[in-house]
Amino acid sequence: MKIATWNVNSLRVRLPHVLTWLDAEQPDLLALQEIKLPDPDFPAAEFLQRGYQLAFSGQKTYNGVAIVSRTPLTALQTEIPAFSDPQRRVLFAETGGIAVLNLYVPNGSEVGSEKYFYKLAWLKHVCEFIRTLLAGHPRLVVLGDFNIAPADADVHDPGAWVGQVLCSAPERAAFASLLALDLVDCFRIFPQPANSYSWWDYRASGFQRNLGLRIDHILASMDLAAKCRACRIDRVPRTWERPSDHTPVIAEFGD
DNA sequence: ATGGTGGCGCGGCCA
Repeated sequence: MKIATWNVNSLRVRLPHVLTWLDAEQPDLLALQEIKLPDPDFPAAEFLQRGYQLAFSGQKTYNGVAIVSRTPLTALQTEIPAFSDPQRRVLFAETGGIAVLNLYVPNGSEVGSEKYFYKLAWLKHVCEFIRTLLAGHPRLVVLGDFNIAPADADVHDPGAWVGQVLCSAPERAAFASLLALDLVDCFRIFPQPANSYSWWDYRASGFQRNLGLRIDHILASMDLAAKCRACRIDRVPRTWERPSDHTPVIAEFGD
């Protein structure tokens, strides 16, 4: 089973990229973030034509998440229990014998800002949600744009990023508390090229200079992590014309 | 270089 995550920064703009990439990579499941369109505008036909099924929780202008899957998507949830949030950042589904939680973690803007504290509160509630999900779903994947670089190895210039949003100690502690639920960062199961990143700022030629961060992740429960056969970042879509600032992360699971 | 680019939508917010 081949599973991927991609923050597309507007599905309307990126639809040709997403379809080209699906046709080339043929994943069983793709989790999308920042689709930035309301549910009635979701471009469903192009996915259905390709034999994919859909679930989405959209929002006009900002946020919005979706799951594209070869197998039927059931038991959908779009809310974090006991955490009221109008922002569409969460999509849970069961499919193909596993459970999937697609997350678009708040960016946090700037350490100490209102958005930063919203991010930390959001992560705390999501952590409790995942704890509950794991109790009922031993085969769980949590994936998406976490907006956290877990370690200095995930940062092009750790010195410049010390204490900055996406890298601050409270954010990294929140990420560690997710792993402490017994989730595994699939990317780090395997040896990886140095300077592997999933996001590059549009500004200052960030991609051309590989000034990136690894902030998009695929976390697997212990049962699933034991079946993980590969995990990689696909930089190719970031080289295409008018790209998203993120590129896909892919994990493959065996029997 | 307190800049820079991109999406949304048409001024300013968000990333």
